[in-house]
Amino acid sequence: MTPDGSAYHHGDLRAALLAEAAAMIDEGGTSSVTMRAIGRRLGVSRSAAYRHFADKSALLVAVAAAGFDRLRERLEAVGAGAPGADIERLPQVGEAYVRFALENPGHYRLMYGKEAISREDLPELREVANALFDELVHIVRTYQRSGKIKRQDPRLQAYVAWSAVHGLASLLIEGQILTVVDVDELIRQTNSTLLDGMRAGR
Amino acid sequence: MTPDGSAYHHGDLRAALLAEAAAMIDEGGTSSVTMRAIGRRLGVSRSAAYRHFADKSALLVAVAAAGFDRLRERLEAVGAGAPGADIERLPQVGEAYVRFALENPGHYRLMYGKEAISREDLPELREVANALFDELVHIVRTYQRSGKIKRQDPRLQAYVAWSAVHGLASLLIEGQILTVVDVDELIRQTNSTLLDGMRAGR
DNA sequence: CTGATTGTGTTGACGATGTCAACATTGCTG
DNA sequence: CAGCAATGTTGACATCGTCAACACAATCAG
Repeated sequence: MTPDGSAYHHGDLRAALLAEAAAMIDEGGTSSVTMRAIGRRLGVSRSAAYRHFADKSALLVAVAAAGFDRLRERLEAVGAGAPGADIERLPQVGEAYVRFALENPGHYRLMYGKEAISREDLPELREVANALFDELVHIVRTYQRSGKIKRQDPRLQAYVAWSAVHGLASLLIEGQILTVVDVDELIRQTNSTLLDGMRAGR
Repeated sequence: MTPDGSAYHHGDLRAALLAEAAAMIDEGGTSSVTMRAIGRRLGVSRSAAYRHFADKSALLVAVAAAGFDRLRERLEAVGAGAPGADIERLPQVGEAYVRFALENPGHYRLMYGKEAISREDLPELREVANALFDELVHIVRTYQRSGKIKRQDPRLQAYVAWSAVHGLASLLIEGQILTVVDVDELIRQTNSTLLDGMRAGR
């Protein structure tokens, strides 16, 4: 890439590849993502992508990693806040998590599906995934200090919370939740049940 | 298949295909599941499977459907019980759910991953998946009547509970949970937090 | 400015895959 | 025993991921 951001032949093919791959998953499912099809849609040849990514797995890992980064930033913005963070913000963190998944199903599926990702590429993903988890732990710790939720192993509690929001996001994305009409209410209900369960005393 | 259960040439190839496909997912991931590889491992030719399944997607759908059935039966056995079911059994239902996923990661991944499943085959899956969900709703209703958990829309509550256990199962299967050592404690913690959140009053 | 070098994209080719059509074989049924 | 349907095999084709060889473009050394 040139210093000013433009590219040699194409206009920043690397970024275009990342965007196109995510878009194609959203549209036609994972199986529709093909090196050749991506090239076709971007007007480049079938193997142009190999100048930017070692192989298909590397491309998908990059998409997934970008997803982890974006999600983490989003949760940071919603959840970190001031030291004496208001307990009311915890459900908002949960909501932000689920909404990210609903808005970026392609990214999200890759992040946790790992279908077409080779074993060798997993360590690279683990790093950004761990950064996201650390952010969750940080948020949990903050709310523990405010005294509004039980003081247990923060990592354990973070996993519990993560399970709840990830499960809901996953079920929604995969089309498993059909009989209930109001998704907003379901998100609210999940997060308030989770928060009740995490509350101190009772 | 002959009336007595044996098959013409092979010994019940259909069942063998189902078992082999699930086993291969457990071993080498989804991408290792190949029509030709299944045939190789079973000692039949590459397209023998097409006498029993329309295509690869149909085979995988059958594997997933069998998974939904087995999981539903297991939850029924644990959770249905007597009319005045003990509230203590709810966490056991949750644990049974997660354990099924851990013991049958291949099945579970297919059930909710839907990676290689074509759009046309989804309605068939939806039926068995709905049967599983109905069982969850039934269990929730039973415990609502016992007065130990809030009386809300049972479907909404069932979705919340489903999200929690599915999320935990999914994170565990996909290798996202690494820093915590004791999986048993995590399962217990998740289910007790969930139950606390579902409890009436507080 | 010119030539070399490196970055970027294309084409040809190979093995592997899903799948269909044509063929072969097996077991049942009249 | 003859015929038929169920089951399995082989040949073939388009598509896929990927690599090597080639072509062009942008930058840099002189």
